[in-house]
Amino acid sequence: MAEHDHTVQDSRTRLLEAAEVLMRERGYAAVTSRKVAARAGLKPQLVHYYFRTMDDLFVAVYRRWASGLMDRQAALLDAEKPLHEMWTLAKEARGVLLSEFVALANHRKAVQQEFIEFGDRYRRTQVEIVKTIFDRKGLGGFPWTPAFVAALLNSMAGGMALESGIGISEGHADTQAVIEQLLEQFDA
Amino acid sequence: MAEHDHTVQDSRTRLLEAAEVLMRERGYAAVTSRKVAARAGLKPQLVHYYFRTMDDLFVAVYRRWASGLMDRQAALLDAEKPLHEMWTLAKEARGVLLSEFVALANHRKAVQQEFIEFGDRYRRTQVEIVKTIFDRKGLGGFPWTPAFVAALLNSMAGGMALESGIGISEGHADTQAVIEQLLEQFDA
DNA sequence: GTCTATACTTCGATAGAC
DNA sequence: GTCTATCGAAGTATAGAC
Repeated sequence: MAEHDHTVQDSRTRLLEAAEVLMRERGYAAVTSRKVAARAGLKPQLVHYYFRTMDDLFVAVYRRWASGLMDRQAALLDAEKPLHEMWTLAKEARGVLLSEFVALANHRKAVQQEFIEFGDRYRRTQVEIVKTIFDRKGLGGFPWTPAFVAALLNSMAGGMALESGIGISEGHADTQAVIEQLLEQFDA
Repeated sequence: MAEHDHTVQDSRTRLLEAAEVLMRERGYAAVTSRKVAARAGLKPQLVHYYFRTMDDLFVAVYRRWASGLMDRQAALLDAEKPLHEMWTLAKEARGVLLSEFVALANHRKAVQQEFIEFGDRYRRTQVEIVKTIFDRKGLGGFPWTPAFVAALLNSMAGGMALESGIGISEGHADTQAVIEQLLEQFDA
C-alpha cells in the first residue's frame, strides 16, 4: 500500500498522464490546469506547484513521450527484422499526440526547442541504425543512401498514419506493398 | 471606392483573413472572437453575427483554404511539368496552417467532417491526374501505380516540410534528388 | 505537499437599440 | 449590419495556512 492513497503513482506522474490523455482525446487547447487536475483527481493548484506554468507541463509531457520513443528505437538493432520494426515504430509514432505537439511547437518556443532538439537526435540515431544494417547485409552498392531510407520510412509512415486517421486509404495498400518489398531486401 | 470604408473587402472576408493569419501565427487556440475581430478592425460580436459559433468560423476558414488548393491542383494538367508542379504544390500545402487544421480536425467534429470530405476528393483528383500523365507518356508498364505515386509525393513532401519547419534537414537533399529523378521520367 | 481563498483576465454567446 | 451592454463560465497564477 502506498503512503497516503494514490495507490501507485505520485501526483506529478498522475498529472503528466492526465495531461497526455487530455491532449490525445481533446487536443492541446483542452489541457488546462483545471481539467488536468480534475482528470488526475487532484487540485488545480498542484499543477502549478509541480510545473509552475502550463508551458513547463507541456514540455514535461513531451519529454516523457519522446523518451519512450527513443528507448524503443534503441532496441531496434536487436530485433530479428530491424527495418520492419522501424517502419512499424514510425507508423505508431505518428498519431494524434504527435499532431498536437507539432501544432504546439509551431507557436510555443519552449516546446519548439525540445521538439527540434529531440527530432534531430532521433533522426541521427535512426540513420546510424540504417547504416549499421547496410553494413551487416553488405548493401554498400545499394542505390539509396541510409539518410534517404530513413526519410522515406518516416515520411511514408507519417503520411499513411495521417491519412488513415482521417479516413483516406487510397494508395495505402500499394504503399504498404512497395515498402514491404523494400524492407525485405534489408531484413531478409 | 467602397460604400462605407473598408476599402476593398466586406467584413466577412476581413474576419476570415484575420482568423487565418492568427491561426498561422499563433495557433488555433489563439483564434478567439475577440482577437479575430481586433485583427480585422471590427467588433467581436460581428464574428458571431457572420459565423455564429467559432466552429463555423473554423470550417469557413478551412473551406476557403482548401478551395484555393483545389484550384491550383486543377491547373496542374496544363503545366509543362505537371508532376514537378504537383511536388511543389504538395510541399507548399504542408505548412503551419495544415498542422493546425489537422490538430483541429482531431477534436472538432465539424472540422473533421470537412477535412475528410475534402481530403478524399483531393486525393482522388490527384490520382486521376497522375493516371492521365501515365497515359500521355505511355508509361503503362511502369512498376508503380498512380495511387502509390500520389501517396509518395504527398507523404515525402509532407515529411520534408514538417521537418524543415522544425530545423531537421538530414536526408532532405537525398530525397529531393531521388524524387526529381523519378519526376523526370514523367515530365521529360 | 496539499489545502483554501482569491485576484485578475479572457472566453463564447446573446439581447436589444439603432 | 453594426453598436452597447452584459451574463456566466473558465482560464492562469499566486499567497498563505497547515
